[in-house]
Amino acid sequence: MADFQTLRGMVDILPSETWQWQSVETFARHHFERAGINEIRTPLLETTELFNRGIGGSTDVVNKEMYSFVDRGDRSCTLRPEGTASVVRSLIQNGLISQGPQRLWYQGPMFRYERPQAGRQRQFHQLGVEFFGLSSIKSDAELISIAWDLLKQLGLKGITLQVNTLGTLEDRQKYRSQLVSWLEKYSKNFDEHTMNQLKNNPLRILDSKDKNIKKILEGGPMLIDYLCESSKRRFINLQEFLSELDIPFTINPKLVRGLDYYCHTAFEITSGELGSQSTVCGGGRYDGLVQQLGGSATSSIGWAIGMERLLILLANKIPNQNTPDIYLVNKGEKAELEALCLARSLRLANLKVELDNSGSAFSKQFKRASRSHASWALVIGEEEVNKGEVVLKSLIDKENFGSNISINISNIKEIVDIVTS
RNA sequence: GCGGGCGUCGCCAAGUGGUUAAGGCAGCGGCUUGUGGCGCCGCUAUUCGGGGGUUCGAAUCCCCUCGCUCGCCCCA
Repeated sequence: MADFQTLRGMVDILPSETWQWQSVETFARHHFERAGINEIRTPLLETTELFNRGIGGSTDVVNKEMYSFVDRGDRSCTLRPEGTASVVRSLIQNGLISQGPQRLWYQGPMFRYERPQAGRQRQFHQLGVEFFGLSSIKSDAELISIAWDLLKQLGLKGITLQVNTLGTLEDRQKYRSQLVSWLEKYSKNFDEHTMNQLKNNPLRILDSKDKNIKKILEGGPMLIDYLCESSKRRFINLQEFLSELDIPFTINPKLVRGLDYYCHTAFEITSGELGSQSTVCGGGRYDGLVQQLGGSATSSIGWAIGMERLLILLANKIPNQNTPDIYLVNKGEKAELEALCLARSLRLANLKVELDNSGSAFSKQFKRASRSHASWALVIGEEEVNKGEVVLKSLIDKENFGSNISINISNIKEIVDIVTS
């Protein structure tokens, strides 16, 4: 048993998995570049009040999931539980809001003090996109298409886009009172949790997994019937645009966001392969947030992808390209020194070279060369040093184990030519 | 925060109260003082997540604790 281990819910990303992360990150970066979306990096630590106000005091995230502490200057600090609040804070602080529309992406660790389970950790990673200053519903469609195409092009199968509208704040207030009076008729059978939701955040009850509540809701009022004309129009347009983009979607009238500043578009991309945490990407419009955090009223939409969930879905679908071109087999005092220099020269010539520093028997080194999945073994021992050459041997050509190519030791170019041809 | 399952070597895993804790994979060494994916031989857990207790005796029983996992809540 090791003396130390990671804190609960904190996970090491090991060398055998980092290449998958890098592969997704690189792909995403290019994807965003093509869409004119620029990266923003904000601190992991912010004042607690930012999240209290930005996420909302009635949410679980704020009430029981934040990693908060008081620093040496008596400030209450919190490790960010999500990315949006920090991005908005930065936009306001740096005066970017007044510089016209902003298309931004971010990536990095988030922290929530929750009980870990499949697809959920206390430190997890999100990849997110936010658009500011774009009020047209076309932007909602564009934003969704960027998420959808990213996931599809990464090779995800079996994902579903669900969309809904929350209308305006006024739409929702009208609906909310109707929903509450409908639910109150049945509330004598509600448990404590549902009662609290009814009081604080009744729309959340819509996506309850409880069978009885689902049944009660079947006959209940629907938000879509309480939308004003322009809200309805927006939602219909969104559907038209998505169809025009050939992005399949289903309407899920029970898809809600619990926070007050959300409005109009809400969407999720889900997969059946994630256990009970089925959402791999979630987002929507939150036109009220910038103002709520002290900026001027600004249209805002965004989404976030859970990297761990994405990687679960991607498992084994990304080929590992991090195999060496050359495995450098070497033995003998002079030869080992030559090998060290040779490895460096070949690396400077852009080849991936794995240098065997074990000094063990050639048979052992060849065994390792084989397992490294290198295409070539480059051999240098006493004989070669004396002749001033090295021996290049294909590890892929299994039939001709013995076929060796001798090359002058200083002829790096010939080695590179053979290996890259 | 609530409920279920689990925790023996880097990984998989046998063992369910009694002398030295199987086996497989990986690793290392050798057969082969210099040529790979096979084979054979050898080495690799004073110790069973941690602590305490019961017992003549515990990996095996009890308590506590840490962690993992599945579900609820919630969310990416």
